[in-house]
Amino acid sequence: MGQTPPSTDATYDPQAVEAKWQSRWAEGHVNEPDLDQPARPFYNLMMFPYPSAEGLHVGNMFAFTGSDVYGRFKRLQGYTVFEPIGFDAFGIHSENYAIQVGVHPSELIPRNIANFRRQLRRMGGMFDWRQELSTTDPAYYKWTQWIFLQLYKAGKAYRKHGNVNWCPECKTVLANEQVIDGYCERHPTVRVQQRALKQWYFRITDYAERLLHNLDDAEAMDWSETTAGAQRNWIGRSEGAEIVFPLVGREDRLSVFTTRPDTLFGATFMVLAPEHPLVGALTAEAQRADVEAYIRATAEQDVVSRRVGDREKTGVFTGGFAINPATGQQIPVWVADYVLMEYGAGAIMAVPAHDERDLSFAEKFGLPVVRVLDEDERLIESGRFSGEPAEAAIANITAWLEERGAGQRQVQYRLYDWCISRQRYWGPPIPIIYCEDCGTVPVPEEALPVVLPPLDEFRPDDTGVSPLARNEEWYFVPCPRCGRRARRETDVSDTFLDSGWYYLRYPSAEFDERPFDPVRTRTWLPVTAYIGGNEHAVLHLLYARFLAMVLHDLGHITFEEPFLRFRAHGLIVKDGAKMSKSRGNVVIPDQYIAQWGADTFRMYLMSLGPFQEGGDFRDAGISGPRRYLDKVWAMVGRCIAEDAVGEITKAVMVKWHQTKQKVAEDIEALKYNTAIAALMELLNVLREEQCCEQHILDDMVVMTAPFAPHFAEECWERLGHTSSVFAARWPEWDPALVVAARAEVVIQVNGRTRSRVEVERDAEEERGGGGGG
RNA sequence: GCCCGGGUGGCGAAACCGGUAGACGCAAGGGACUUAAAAUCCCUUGGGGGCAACCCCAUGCGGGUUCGAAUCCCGCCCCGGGCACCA
Repeated sequence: MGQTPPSTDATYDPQAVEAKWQSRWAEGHVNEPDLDQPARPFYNLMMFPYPSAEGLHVGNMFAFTGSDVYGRFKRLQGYTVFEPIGFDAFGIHSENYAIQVGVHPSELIPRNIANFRRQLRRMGGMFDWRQELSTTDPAYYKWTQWIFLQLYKAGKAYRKHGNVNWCPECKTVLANEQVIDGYCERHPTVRVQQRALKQWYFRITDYAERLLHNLDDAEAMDWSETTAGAQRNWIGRSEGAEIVFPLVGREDRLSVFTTRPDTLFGATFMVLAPEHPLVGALTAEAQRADVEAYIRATAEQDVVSRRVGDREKTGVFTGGFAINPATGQQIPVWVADYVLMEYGAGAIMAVPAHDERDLSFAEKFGLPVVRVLDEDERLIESGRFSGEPAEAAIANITAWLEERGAGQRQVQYRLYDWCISRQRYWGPPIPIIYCEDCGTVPVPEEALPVVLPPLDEFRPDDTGVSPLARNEEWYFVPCPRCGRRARRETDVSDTFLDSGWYYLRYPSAEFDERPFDPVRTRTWLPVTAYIGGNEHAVLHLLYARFLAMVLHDLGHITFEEPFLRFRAHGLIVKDGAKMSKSRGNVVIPDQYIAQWGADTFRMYLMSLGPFQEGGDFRDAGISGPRRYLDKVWAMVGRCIAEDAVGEITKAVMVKWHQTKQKVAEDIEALKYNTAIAALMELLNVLREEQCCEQHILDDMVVMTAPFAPHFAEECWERLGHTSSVFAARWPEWDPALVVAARAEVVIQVNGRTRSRVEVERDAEEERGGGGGG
């Protein structure tokens, strides 16, 4: 340990204190738990950052501090806390920025990571740096590719055509965020088109029901309701029926999905998605030119605009007819882009009387509208079902269809399969080889990693070829099966695949020969507490759950839900607006840390508002937490310098014990703002009562430690302790003392406060308990 | 349109299993110390009335339940976030 003696200075110098303890923590390895034999393992996880060139911003700092406070608190409760950190450094953000500044990402990223590392150390996080990881490290992405292969072998990865945004000017694929109102961000006059490319997908839809069901399993998942709700929404389960319509003059039939089979008698036309496989066959010669023109026009839109609702309906008649199985009537079959191939059957029965979209379509094209429900939701004009309540009719009509082989109950999900292909450079190459003779061949596991080849010119260009294909030495490879010349897959995988399993890697980061060690994994996982932003409520958190489920089913891990507890932190806003570069209200923590110290800044961020709600950043407030630390510092100074430490009055005693309970409960509930307020209240009582007794100060320092760790270490040492404050235990409180001995009784008349009386609490009565308002 | 949050002093916010509205902090005003300033310490601080004891008003709006509502119920308005032509 260091040689610096404890400071006895009258004034608190955060820069000196923080530098001293940061080096002591590093030298003493105090944040490195025994990963093999932990007494009470507690895996405290925070979402690893994308190392941007701007550095850690206040939003990151808020999130990390909140998680760190919790981890430190758990440590003080006696848990062996593992708090790892790493970098999510692959992906389009890094690549776009590298293109913008003209520096290769392989040069840029290590620089950014070094800066993040510096900032993360400076903020005083309890990170176990031994286990640091970066998704761009071949030793990491080797296993990202391995996971791809496991899914491939299990039949959970497949290749199909999918639409991407295509800029005809750049002649390259654009990410959704590069499409601005249907135009290319680099060519504001060029409309982005959709183009179908063969891409790799993961079958997350196979897991829709389990992903949904586990959300209600409180044993496996204790999650913020906002997050669980967002996932339910995203998975989007709907119950309904598949109904099969015969086609006039054809042998095959047309399937649709509907949630309202009770309105079948009101189905007056059908609509197919432009991509529906039956469109060509159904189209009459007279209509062929119109239909083909319409399909072409649809394809020319970008992927983003196609999905924007509320546009005026467009469509075209195919010339074909279907037969409504309920009425026996012939109804026309149309094509329209408001029906999406990706959902349900890619075709609908249109019931314009009872569906707004169908109605606006029917009105535009003069199609019949037949009401089949009356005011009190009973069926009319529906043959033998007329008079039935709609709810009963859903089941009855479905059963009736089923008897005739014309339909059946069906559950649909809105969830799509996960497209993991990215036609980009800065990511892990998808470990697949295409051979003329053997077809699609996975790279053998022992040949991993497929290292991302160095490419000076890494930006997408107008050749229409993926960047990786330009490196021919890499691109052409002997087929692993037959040895003949074959080609590598040139797409890289989605960043969400990198971040989908990083939590599994941390405890095993030093093992080269396996992705996650079975013993380490059993010891530390699933993650005990995970804190992160709700912007990842659906993508990251859903993908991570899905991958864990697959790995569980394949026997690689013993749990299927990776995060026992998840809490979403709030957002830091400034001047009433979310911080963003474009608004110019981004706050960089460094300047504040330089001026006030990391401890003051941490405490300030945590006092802004409830952690799960966020808060409003205003410079003016920072002096409050600093004054608290200055006063505690001074009080510690008085305690060690003087014999007369004041009397522990009844008021002090009660407040002391109340505070121990309240701060513990508030931190557990992530109500850091009120925990800090309670500490300040205790300080105020001690000052009023002129008390600076050592036991009370010891407790106060321990309770302050999660928020201001360096400060607490220094005070702890000044108070005469020789070990780290984090070797201490959270102070116990006496429940009898938590109930105030004196109480003010409020006299109310008609619910209004009329008078207040102070009464002594009787100890006997106390024991008897009970007592009404 | 649907699903989550949220609306309380000059400001950030507390209180929310119904029972003292505004804890804690910031800012502001007054005072002490100082040649002065900063820092620090003490006092005041939702609005209105009263010499005072006290009284009245006040938690987005309108109703309701209750001895009593910021809190519960019904109907709205506004702000933030997510999803959205999902059949």
